[in-house]
Amino acid sequence: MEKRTHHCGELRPTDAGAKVRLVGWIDSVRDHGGVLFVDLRDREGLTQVVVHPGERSIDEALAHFKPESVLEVEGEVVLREESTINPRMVTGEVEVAARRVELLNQSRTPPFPLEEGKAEKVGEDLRLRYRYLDLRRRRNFEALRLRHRTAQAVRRALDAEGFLEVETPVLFKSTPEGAREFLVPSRLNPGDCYALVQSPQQYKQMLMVAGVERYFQLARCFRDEDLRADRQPEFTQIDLEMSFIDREDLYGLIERLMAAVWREVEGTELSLPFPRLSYAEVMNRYGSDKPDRRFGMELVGLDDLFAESAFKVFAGALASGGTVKAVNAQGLADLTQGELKHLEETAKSLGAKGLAYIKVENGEWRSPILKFLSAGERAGLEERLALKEGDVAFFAAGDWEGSCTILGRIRLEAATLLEKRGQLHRDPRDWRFLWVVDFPLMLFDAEEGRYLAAHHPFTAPVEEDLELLDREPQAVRGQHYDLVLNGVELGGGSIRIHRADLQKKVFEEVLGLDPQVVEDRFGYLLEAFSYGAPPHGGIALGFDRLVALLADRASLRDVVAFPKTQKGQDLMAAAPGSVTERQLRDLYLQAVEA
RNA sequence: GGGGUAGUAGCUCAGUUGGUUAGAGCGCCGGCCUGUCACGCCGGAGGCCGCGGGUUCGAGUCCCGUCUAUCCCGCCA
Repeated sequence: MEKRTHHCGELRPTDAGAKVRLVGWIDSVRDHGGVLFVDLRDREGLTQVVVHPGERSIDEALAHFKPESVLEVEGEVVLREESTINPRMVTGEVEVAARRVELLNQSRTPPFPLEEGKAEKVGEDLRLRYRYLDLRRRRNFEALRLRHRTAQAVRRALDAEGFLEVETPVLFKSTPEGAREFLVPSRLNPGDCYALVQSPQQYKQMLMVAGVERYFQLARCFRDEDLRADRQPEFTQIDLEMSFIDREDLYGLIERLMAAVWREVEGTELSLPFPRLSYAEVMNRYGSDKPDRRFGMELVGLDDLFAESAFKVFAGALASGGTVKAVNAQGLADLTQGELKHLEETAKSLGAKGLAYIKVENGEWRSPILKFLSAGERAGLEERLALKEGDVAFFAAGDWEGSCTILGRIRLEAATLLEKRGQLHRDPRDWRFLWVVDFPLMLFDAEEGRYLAAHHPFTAPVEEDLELLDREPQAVRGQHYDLVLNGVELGGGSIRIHRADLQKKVFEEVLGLDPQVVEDRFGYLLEAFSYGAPPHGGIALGFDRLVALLADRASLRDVVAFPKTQKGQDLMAAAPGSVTERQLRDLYLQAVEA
């Protein structure tokens, strides 16, 4: 094989007459009996190779070459005749007249078509099994390239801000609370296990104690939880930590980082700073802690309107300390029975007893709950929800968080239905960044009967709430922040606790962890804090999610080179797989019945 | 652990009320074709109807179970 002179997306009319050598894959063969065409493809593009009847040895060979075979072509660049120019190809004004071709490797017939438009419809399991073929497709390769460019932009921007890229161990130890972990048995320490890091949280705090001051890493993280379209068992975070900062410093840094990435990768200027909303406000207005603010349809609070209501479902919810809210899906009164049923089931799956609604059709209100509403209540609803012809409003009544969440989901489902009707559009290139702040530090877990850290136990309380820590832990706000973009939680972080006494108090007194467990799991961390830990804080952003948004792809699998299925399998390599008895014995493990 | 959707030719799909020989397009194989770029034309091969059980004279079709993929709930400090 000789070296190529050009790649397949490169030749232009100004190259006419040049002797060139191309290498690539056969994208398609069009054999006309006399003249024969081959589209040769490499990662940069497509070039048409033409073989004229005079070159009999070549066309006889080529006619039998199969698509996806690897080919080397030598020939001359010629201008195409006016009528044969292909305006849809960037190389469409020229072609390479072959003088010599060499088959570098014959391909079997691919198990699925690789052409755009056909490949998308092929079952994903088949495409994952032959991932190396699916990645040959332009669209998928470009996702990998976009990921690379994003990573480079992140590195450049953070380097310019004075950050050091430091690699931290993947083999860590098991930590109480948090995600389920992948365990790795230790051969040298019989019976003991490593755990793969859920995130480098503790290591990066140690780097702050070590005086690194500004650390970042494109960190691989592992969580043995059930998968979703936006969750892979191994994933990548833009993980960073800074010393001597407050929340404002962090917000500014991340805003500059996002602006740099968008400038380089998207070619757009983001408007800074990003808006900030409290957790309470986004829940009240959008029913989600990661709201999509590309459209309105905000939730409306109705507590005062129904406090004295004769409608027991609403009045009862309020009497027991809950809330009544509604959302007006403007223009959706024409929803079908099936769509309505689907919405009801969505609400029920989130804990609702049902889904009350009011439709406005032909100037009339239609609703199963109409008969329970007083004239005053109807007037109040009409005004607050701005109900007009063609609208449908949905209601939720019950505990505050649950009701907000239910309507938040209804809001998103309604948006999808309106989008189908062409009445609403969520532009994937309409970038609505948002900081969500003022999260509660603790949440009470009714099942376990104790408080759990809302984010993680290293989050520092807001200074002025410190005194509430003993009396009213649920009222303490954490110095935690989430970065949200178009309904996707890009990541979160916090200012950390850096004093050993406060950290110990949170572990033992507030979270109620056993002192021995605290010593075993976090002893080294508390010890480190006693040697002059600087005030510090940081954030971790989901790199895969970031790339998926930039690439406008629905699933993380589309922006990961070799993704895992919902059962955590790599269908191409067939991982995980069984191991031998001998391997288990070396690790002091024994298989038990499943 | 739970709910939804899908599984018929290599791929994408159709398959009526349960009815005897399961179809189409693309791909594949063979032939023809000197300007195509989704080339075209002619011919051909190709099926464990996901798997297991049941109902029935008869099952791709109905019932039960199961497997796989996917979306969601739980879970994801």
